[in-house]
Amino acid sequence: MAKSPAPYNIHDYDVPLTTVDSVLFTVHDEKLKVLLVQRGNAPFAGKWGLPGGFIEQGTDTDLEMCAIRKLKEKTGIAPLYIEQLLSQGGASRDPRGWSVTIVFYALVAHVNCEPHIDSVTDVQWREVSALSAKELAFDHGQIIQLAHERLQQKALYSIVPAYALPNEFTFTELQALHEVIIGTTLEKKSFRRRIEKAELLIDTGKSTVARGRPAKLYKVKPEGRAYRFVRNLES
Amino acid sequence: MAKSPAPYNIHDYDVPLTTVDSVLFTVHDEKLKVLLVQRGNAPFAGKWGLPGGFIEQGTDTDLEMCAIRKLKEKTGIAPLYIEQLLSQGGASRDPRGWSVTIVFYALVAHVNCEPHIDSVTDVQWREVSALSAKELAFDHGQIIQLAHERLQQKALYSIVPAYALPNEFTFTELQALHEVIIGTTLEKKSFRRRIEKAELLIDTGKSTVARGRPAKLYKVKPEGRAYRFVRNLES
DNA sequence: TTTAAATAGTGTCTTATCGCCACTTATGCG
DNA sequence: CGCATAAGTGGCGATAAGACACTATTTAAA
Repeated sequence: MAKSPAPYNIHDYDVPLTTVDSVLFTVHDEKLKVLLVQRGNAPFAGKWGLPGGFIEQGTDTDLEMCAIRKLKEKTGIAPLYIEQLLSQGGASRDPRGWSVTIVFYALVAHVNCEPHIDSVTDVQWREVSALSAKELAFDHGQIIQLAHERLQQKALYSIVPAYALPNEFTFTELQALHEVIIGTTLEKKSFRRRIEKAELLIDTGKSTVARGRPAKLYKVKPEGRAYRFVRNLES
Repeated sequence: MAKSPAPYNIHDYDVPLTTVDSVLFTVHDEKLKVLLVQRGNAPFAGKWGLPGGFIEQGTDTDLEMCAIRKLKEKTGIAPLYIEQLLSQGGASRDPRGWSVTIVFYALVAHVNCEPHIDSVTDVQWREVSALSAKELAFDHGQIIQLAHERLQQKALYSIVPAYALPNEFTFTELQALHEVIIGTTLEKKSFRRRIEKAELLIDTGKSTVARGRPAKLYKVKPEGRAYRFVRNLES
């Protein structure tokens, strides 16, 4: 603990190297994908890792702002949903020494950031199920798995995954997304029933135009962000 | 990002002041209590705050180990249950500058650490419902509230609160504990039924001796730590 | 020794919501 | 026009929680 009062000097303390990283999910081609960045510098130069980095003390007012700023730099937009996942810290996860990373996970509609990402070569959407921990920097493989598990839970008791869809979407699209996240199929009726009963969506009045019966287009109500069903789907 | 390769020097980076704190809960006299420590040094000298402090890079192998070490120093024992809550960080939460705290929440049986805590004056169990944010250091009031909300959720879909009881306990004691945490009463039959069906407890064969019908004494199975009911109690 | 009070634990009906799956509805396209 | 396709509904059975009265087992007082 600090024995000396002012002047305070942070370099008197043996603080760890602290960074902020994010697991940004989206869905494309019916596959769950995560945003990875190819590292240009040591450690792990050349390997792929989560978007993130050091806090800019003059710019970032808090941890979430820092995570959003990093994601904006890589995708061109702020994610529609972001939530803290966990922090990982230890003596051996970074060859430079004791390090801590505060990890967020976030959701974004693929169409909203496609152009920005297509224009660079060191940022890529990668399919979650095809990742191997070996090609990733630090413990980012493990972190992505933890984020996926958290998102799977969310898909069973909330409609948070809706924030990985465009602003307007159909029930079927939302259900397909939940199914991609959890890796199994869901009952159409059960899925619709609970969302309708909780009144979490706004009917935009519009419909899709395609082969087959047109589907109504919905938007998420603000309450949808925090709503939690008392009962999980599946079991 | 690091531009220079070796030799790496952490002081080249503008890292925040990073600490680890814990919200340690217990139950005593049918009230939910949290462990607070009176601060001896600036900032917030004299105010009460969460047990925690700086990482000891030579001693602590990871964040959880660090949190457990701090709690051991204050209570004399390692908590029976510990889990990461969240990290708080920002430019203005600590007058010394940009700071981050990684917060854990933990459970302990009151009887197991009573003697150690009674012997010192700067560590106290404080009733959660009687705390005001003003008497607490940093943003610790808000953190305690978040930890309480998380524990309330746990009480509705798990038996994690059991780790705030002595090794052996009765159904009624466990239910009373859940009720104290969530602040309402629960249905006796529903509470017992689900725990029995999931087979989360071990019957020790022993019983209490007191006024009224003796109650069977149980222990938590290891599975109880991670088990999650598909449906929440109440609603 | 009986009886009341206290606490533990059960029986069982009602209610809510999910799984299941067949059915109807609405559109495009050949 | 009718078939293929996809959206959306009806309705039954199963599971688990809520409600609450009931039984069971002990201590302590009368």
